[in-house]
Amino acid sequence: MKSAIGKEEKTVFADHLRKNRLKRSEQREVILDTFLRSERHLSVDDLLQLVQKKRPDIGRTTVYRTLKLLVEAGLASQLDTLGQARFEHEYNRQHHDHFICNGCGEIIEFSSPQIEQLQDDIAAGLGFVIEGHRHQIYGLCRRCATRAAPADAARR
Amino acid sequence: MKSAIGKEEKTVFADHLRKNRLKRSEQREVILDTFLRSERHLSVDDLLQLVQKKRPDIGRTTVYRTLKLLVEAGLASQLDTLGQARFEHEYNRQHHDHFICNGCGEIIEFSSPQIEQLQDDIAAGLGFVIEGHRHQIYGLCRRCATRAAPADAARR
DNA sequence: GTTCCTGCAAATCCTTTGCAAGTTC
DNA sequence: GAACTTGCAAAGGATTTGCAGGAAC
Repeated sequence: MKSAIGKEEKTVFADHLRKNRLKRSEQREVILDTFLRSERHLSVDDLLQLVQKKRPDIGRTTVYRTLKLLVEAGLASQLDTLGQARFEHEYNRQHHDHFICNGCGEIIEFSSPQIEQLQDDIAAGLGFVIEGHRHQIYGLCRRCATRAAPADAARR
Repeated sequence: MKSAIGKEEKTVFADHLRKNRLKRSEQREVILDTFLRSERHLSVDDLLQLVQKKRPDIGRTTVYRTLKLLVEAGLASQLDTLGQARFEHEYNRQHHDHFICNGCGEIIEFSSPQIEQLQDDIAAGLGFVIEGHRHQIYGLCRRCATRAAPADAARR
């Protein structure tokens, strides 16, 4: 069970290292494994904490550097929310955007081909060549919205 | 001419100060005037530089603090791009989002009621109460795209 | 053995805050 | 004169970098 997680991703990572003449290390393996097992959207500190449960001697710097490698390898993608970066799984995932709850911090994914299409159309009209985008919708998730006073939810 | 710019906005600002028992100051007036005269989307440093052309003794801290006031007064809105904040006119402007050129840094506004509608629909389906959003599309503006090698523009 | 990694501490960048001196009401 | 502002310097938080020692190839 333990080592069966993310077999394919681990191969991708090994390939990435080989291609760039980089070296494997105990630390990188622990970090990748932890990343793959986790729920999504971890901050660097979230990941650091999880990693340190297994290997308390792994430092924050190494987590930063390894995450950069994961992004380069196409295994992770970086999500710039307010304040700090978060990372989610990228391998074999389709594009999506995010709702972010101001109450509890929960991040909900969504995707809308129609919105993407509209974006593309507008870009085409401007002669703008899209390289990427960031579409984040902030507010209150269902739970936090119902918890808040109804009056609060109504004003905006 | 000089003092005729942004008369209405200046009234709004004065009202905001009064309402909150704050005081007017030479600095605040210069900063507001400079902000109103400028093209949009200035970073704090952009604005600081412009301000210091008139009053070299005005400090960065005051620009930060005054911008915060302008946002509270509904005169400016903050745009969090990668790295640093930018500010644009907000008074009497309708909602819009941004294309941001990775080549020259130009920021192009766009708005799409259809995209907004789709967002609202998706949010409603999730029971998510929208408080705000950030929708930024990165890439190359027409000029930068044509300047870049055609091969570059074609891939991706 | 050479090249790459690691972790610490220090540096960086943007932004905020504490405080003493100066302004506004 | 009480309350608010200002600018400096220092603090803050997130991220990056220099470097000496350690590991991988």
